[in-house]
This record gives sequence, C-alpha cells and structure tokens, in this order.
Amino acid sequence: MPRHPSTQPTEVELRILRILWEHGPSTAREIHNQLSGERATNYSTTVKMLSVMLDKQIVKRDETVRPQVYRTAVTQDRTQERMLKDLIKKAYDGSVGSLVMQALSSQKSSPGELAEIRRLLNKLEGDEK
Amino acid sequence: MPRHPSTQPTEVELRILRILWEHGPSTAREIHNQLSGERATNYSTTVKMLSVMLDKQIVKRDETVRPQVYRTAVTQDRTQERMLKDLIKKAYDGSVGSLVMQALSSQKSSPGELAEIRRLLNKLEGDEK
DNA sequence: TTGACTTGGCGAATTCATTCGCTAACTTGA
DNA sequence: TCAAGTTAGCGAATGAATTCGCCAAGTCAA
Repeated sequence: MPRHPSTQPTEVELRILRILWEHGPSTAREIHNQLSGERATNYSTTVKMLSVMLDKQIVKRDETVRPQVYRTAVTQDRTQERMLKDLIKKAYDGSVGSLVMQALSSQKSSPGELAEIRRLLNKLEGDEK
Repeated sequence: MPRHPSTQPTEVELRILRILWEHGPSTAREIHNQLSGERATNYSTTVKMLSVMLDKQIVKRDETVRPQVYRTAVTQDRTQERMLKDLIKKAYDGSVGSLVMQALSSQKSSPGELAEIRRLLNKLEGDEK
C-alpha cells in the first residue's frame, strides 16, 4: 500500500540541518564530527544521510572543491514554520491560540521572552482593528 | 542496528486518539466510521491499529461488553504537551519563546485568542517578580 | 438451530528511515 | 611515483509504521 513520504525533515535530517544552520557550509567530515558529539554513528551513515538529503533537495553541494561542501537548501524559518503548522494541524485541531496557551503555561519562559511576546501581541492587536 | 521506538503517537494513532477524545469511549466500528470520513482504509486496519495501540498502552479496552469498547489511556493535554516539548527541543533549540513568537507571527489568531493570551501573559508576569 | 452478518485477531507485505560494510576514487607526504 | 590515509558512493539489512487478506468467533433474526 502506498504510504506518504512526509514533507517534514526526519529526526536525523533535522540534526544535520541544525548543524549547517549553526555552522554554515561544511564538509561531510565536519558535519560528522559535530554529529558525533550527540550520537555514535559511522561516517558512512553521515555521508549516506547527506546523499539522501541531496536527493530530497534539502541540502545542496559544491562539488568543485575537495572535500565537497554541503549547505542547506531550506531556511530555518521555513522549516520551523512547516513543522509548527503541521503540529497545530495534527494535534491542536488547527488552533494556533491553544498551542500558544499551552506552550506558555506548560513551560516557563524568561521575563525577557515574555516582554518580547507582549510587544508582538501589542503589534498584532494594533493591526487588528 | 537498534532503532528508537518513538515516544510520540504516530500519525494514525493520533487520528484515533483525537476521535476518542472528541467522542468518548467507542467501539472499533464507530472509530472506523469516523476515520473513514478522512481516509479510505479497511476495517481490518483500524482494528489492527487499535491492537497496536493497546500493546503500547495508548488505549484501554473493555472486553466485558460486546462489541468491545475502547477508551484513551492518555489525556489530550499530556499528549499535546509531550509533542510540543519534543518540537521545541528538536526544532527550536529548547526555546519556548521563539516557538511562541513564530506561532503568533506566522499564523493569524482571532482577537479573542489574542486577548486570552494577553490575560495569560499578565498572569505569568505577575508571578514573575 | 442455522444461515448471514459483524467483530476480532494474526501474520505477511509494503514503505520509509536509518545504519553500515565494502570498494572505488581521490589526496598527500616522502 | 606510490603507499597510506581520506572521502564518496552503493547496496543491503534492520526496524518501525501502516496496510490488508483471511479465518475464527460471536451475534441475531427467522
């Protein structure tokens, strides 16, 4: 039976993306070293994942240099947004509000973050009317 | 190589959970009928999914009645919270604030929701000092 | 009771994600 | 140049999630 290839980056893909977002374009070796900090997989595995991501067009690769250099083909914002939207749809019945309510009440934020959120809220309510 | 059985409910599991949360305890047939509205899978599949979820202790079952009645073994709140926390960790580097900021700015909320969020914010900032 | 229908369970098949072994291709220092 | 090390690619294996076919057990009306 046909099954959906998810549009979301998978677990490992996301870890690699985060490394690239944080460190910028990197070689497979550099990515693997970063990865090794968190997990114990082979260099082969990292290279394979990169090749899968290349197929999916999640990353790009510069083959004119050696070793080859990988960079992301998707922005962090867009990716987060897609994942967030998906969660809201799947688990919050499409309601952003209830997700935000739960996020704020179940995990504590710093005063600075709260202030920032308040500022955004002011802006949004301003546009409203 | 051993791989992680995710702690999060899967796609289909979540759909079934949502039906149970919304409609309360139900028979396999009732669940399947609800499900059929959104997807075209066999009754067999629904029953199988329920049995998998039973193994995982995601649902409970009353076998003293016929047909058997399923009910959730996890609350909606706890489930949402776990999923949310997971997303924050995986995609927002652990920052609730940045998730909330993005949620609010990327999808529009109703004035009512905004007001509710503001009220919560007031309460949180009150506790802060 | 019995035939027709519904419910429940099992095992197998499929697909996606992840992992690695093995080998080829490339790079570099002596 | 060439041996030793590094990088890249491929195919296969594993495991989780999802799907269904098929059969057994249960229910019920005539």
